[in-house]
Amino acid sequence: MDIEDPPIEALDLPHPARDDIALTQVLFALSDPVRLELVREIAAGPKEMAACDALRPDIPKSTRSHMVKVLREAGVLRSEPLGRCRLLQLRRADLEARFPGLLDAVLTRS
Amino acid sequence: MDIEDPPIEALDLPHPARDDIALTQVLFALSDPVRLELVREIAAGPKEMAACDALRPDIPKSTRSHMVKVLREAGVLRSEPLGRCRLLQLRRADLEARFPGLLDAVLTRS
DNA sequence: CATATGGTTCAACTATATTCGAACCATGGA
DNA sequence: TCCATGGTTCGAATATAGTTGAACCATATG
Repeated sequence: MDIEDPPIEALDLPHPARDDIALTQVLFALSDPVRLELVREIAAGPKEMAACDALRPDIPKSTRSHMVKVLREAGVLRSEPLGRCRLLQLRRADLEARFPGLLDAVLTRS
Repeated sequence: MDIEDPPIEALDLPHPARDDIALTQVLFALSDPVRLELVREIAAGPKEMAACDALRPDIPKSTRSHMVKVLREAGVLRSEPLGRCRLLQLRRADLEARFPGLLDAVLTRS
């Protein structure tokens, strides 16, 4: 029996460091209604991307992947491999540290 | 909510009513660095548009007019005729009533 | 291994936003 | 009334963003 190589982190997608999160980019990422809805869902708790499929089955996976990319690159979400899935998490602490109160203001439903 | 903005009278340019201010539109309007800078300037106190000319003389007036339009239509600013000028004011009370804490979070420099 | 699953990336297209000169409009003052 | 000033609007070019199928990639499972 060969010893297996450690897992390749091939699908480790880039996330901005906390201090590199830019306000205008965050605002832009949240300025799309569908992306904002996605963020609200994830704010309720970490979600597998596949779970978001069920919520909006009308959106093709390539489109959804692009939406998540915009949010990830803005520093709003973290997207980590989890088995065959991806776990989406809101970067609450980072956003709160960088822009105190912003997330609450945006996520509060009125 | 005790603080009331002065009523919007028959201005020649349309402003959304408080309840019609949409979060995503506000976020979008603020997501441009130059527009955000303009908002920060106006947040310090009402400004004549001409005064903004001095701050960024590189920007043509048609471009600046368009920037103000985006902010006005989003409900971020009020733009009132004042003699031959226009007075730009942040719609603080309306924004605070609609999205509490948002403005503070966005305008706080970090 | 083969295959199904979950997701990314590519490429091409459509759609929306931005830019800015020029024309235009309104006001205040001489 | 004429003119200068401050600003809007138009129009056309450019730039950026969104959408999507198809191809591709990694992993889990049989």
